Amino acid sequence: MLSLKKYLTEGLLQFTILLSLIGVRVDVDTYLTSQLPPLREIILGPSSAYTQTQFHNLRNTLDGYGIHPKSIDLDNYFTARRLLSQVRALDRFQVPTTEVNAWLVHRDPEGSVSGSQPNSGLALESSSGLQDVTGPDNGVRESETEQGFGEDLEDLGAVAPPVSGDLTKEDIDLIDILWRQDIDLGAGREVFDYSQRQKEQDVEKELRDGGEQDTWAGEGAEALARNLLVDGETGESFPAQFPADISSITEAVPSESEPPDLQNNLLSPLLTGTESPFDLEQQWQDLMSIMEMQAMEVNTSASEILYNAPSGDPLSTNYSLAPNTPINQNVSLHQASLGGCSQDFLLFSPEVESLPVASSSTLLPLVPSNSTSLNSTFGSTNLTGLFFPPQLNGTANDTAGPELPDPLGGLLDEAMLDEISLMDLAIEEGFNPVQASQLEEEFDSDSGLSLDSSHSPSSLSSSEGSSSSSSSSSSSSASSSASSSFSEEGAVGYSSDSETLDLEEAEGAVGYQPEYSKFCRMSYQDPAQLSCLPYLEHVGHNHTYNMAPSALDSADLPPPSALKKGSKEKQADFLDKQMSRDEHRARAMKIPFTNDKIINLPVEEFNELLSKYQLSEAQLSLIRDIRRRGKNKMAAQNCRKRKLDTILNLERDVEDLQRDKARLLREKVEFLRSLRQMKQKVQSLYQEVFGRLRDENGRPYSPSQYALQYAGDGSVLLIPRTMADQQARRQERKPKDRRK
DNA sequence: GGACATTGTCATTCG
DNA sequence: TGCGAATGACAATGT
Repeated sequence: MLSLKKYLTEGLLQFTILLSLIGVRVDVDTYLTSQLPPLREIILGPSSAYTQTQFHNLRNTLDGYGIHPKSIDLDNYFTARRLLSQVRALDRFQVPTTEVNAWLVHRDPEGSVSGSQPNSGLALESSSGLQDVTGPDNGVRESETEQGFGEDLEDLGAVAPPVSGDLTKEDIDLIDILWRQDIDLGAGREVFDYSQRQKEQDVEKELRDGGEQDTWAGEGAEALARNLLVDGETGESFPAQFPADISSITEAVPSESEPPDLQNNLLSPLLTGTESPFDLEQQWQDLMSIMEMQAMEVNTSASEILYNAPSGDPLSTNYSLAPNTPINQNVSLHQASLGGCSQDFLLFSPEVESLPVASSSTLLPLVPSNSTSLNSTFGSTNLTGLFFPPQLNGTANDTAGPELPDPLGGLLDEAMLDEISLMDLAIEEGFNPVQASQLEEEFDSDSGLSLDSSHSPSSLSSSEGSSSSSSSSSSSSASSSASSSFSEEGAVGYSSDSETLDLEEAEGAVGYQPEYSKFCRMSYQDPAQLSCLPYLEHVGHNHTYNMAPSALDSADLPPPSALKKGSKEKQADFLDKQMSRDEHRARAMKIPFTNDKIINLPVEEFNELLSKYQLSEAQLSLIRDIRRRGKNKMAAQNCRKRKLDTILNLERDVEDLQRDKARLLREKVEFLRSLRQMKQKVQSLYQEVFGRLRDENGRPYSPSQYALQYAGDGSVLLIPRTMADQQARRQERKPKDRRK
């Protein structure tokens, strides 16, 4: 399996490098535009808005434990820094994010610099990318994120490992992890499709002038092809014996089992200058973050995570420590030293993994029977209750212990999970996106009768208002056509007298079309579309009796001269029936102007109009009633439209809120999972750190007499247990006092 | 014929 | 104070 992996990763890297060497830019944009947000995040990293940069972290060195540029004792360095950084990271709540930073390093065999290959290499853009950490004395400039990384490295004078076949193990591991991450995140299958790659490799081989013939591509790929499986979800091909457990991930990181030359190759690119061009810690933490994500992917289900205890191996559990946790320089382990603590401390070595068990005899007293012991040790930040499982307070060395009860289990009861799933179902299945889009379109096409600004009713109201105003201003323009009368005369349609049913007279009478109003209100369709559906014109209600059919049918009406008498009478009867009651009354009272004018004229013009005629009191009263009712009718229509829009908006808001609630619940699950992982991590870290502390005589501290205290300022102190107990009591009192 | 939807109208309030 | 908009309530009408 390892060989397969090696074959594959070497192949990927070499292929990329070869492409870059021949000037073919490996376009990662196809990744980025392939609607694979997680993949995009992998390559680009999350948005810088919420990506913590590590600028302040680049030059951090451990106090009193710096690293010599040429020192190959990286494991000690890593171990010490990892422990401390992780301890400090414990107070940072981190939700696991999909962030993978991968760098491909290559160097021109001749050692030429970037000028020869301006676009060579993978142009990987990373938000947290590889920040230049070398000093100006190295003649190093700030790397630009847009630049190809290989170019950067060359500019940096970074010592890249030999290109072909001699990739550093770190490169291989990075690519391996990245590749696996891509598989998990559903990268395009062509990326992993062996046949696709084989074709590319063939092209590559042709381009290589028949030069060196790598055997990996043939043998290894063939071996791979025999063991390929197809992912059920993504259809991707992946090795059948692909490791699915975390231990496989740990295989990807340096270990002692690797040949020494690989180890050296790992170190060589990192330790060439007086200052490493790559921040070791950042690289390492990136690796850690990658492994976290891998481990997250490995987890099968949330419920399993929430309710099943981890395997117990503190180093193989999914730690969610911030990879960019700033190292506090003023770490002080009072009365303690880390002498030799990391001499033989190799990360991920069996020694470390077995540490909790092997050193259990010395660590057992670390957790006294006193249930408040650990509370006191971390009492200053009140972290114990947060991070330590209850069992830890009462039992000894639960690092490799079996089941840890989840103290937060109450927060994640079955009901909540059921709610999450139900809401997801309701939202993802019950809420048809097509309907949503249609609704959205309706809102967008709405002439506007909603309450909010985006769908303000003012648009339609204003249109109607403007129609009214326009009609008032252009009320004398009696030549407006029936079709345009709607827009010009507004929604109010009180037809004129039946005697004036010709097209010209209809101008004041048409205005309101109940059918259109209905459609407009119900579906907000464009009246032009409605006109395309003539069979719908007379479907629906017509309570108004005020619509002059000429308004609708004027185009279809034959010329008046062509009408026979009988048809005229029929039409008159029909129109008479279509008239509103007010129109009938006005007609009966012989009101000399149209109801439309009565209703829509401004007050001043309306008064002028009244003054022009000698009208009886009954006529004046009727006119005022007509005007009042007409205006109220429009107002009622607007009011109902607004009401309907309000309901629709509320409905949409409810859907949005339900979606947000489901999302928040999912985030809560993630938070709690991260919290649980941190608790487990702090448990193991505490024991690791404490177990490696030595006094002046090189003897370990007694856990019954001393305890580590994690102060609020980030420092870790070794204090006498009595003092820690006192502080823990104070911490316990504070909440009680607050309650009082 | 009853339920329901639509529309018009009245009364009232508010700016 | 008058006007118009807004709105609840009710009635009329159609499906």
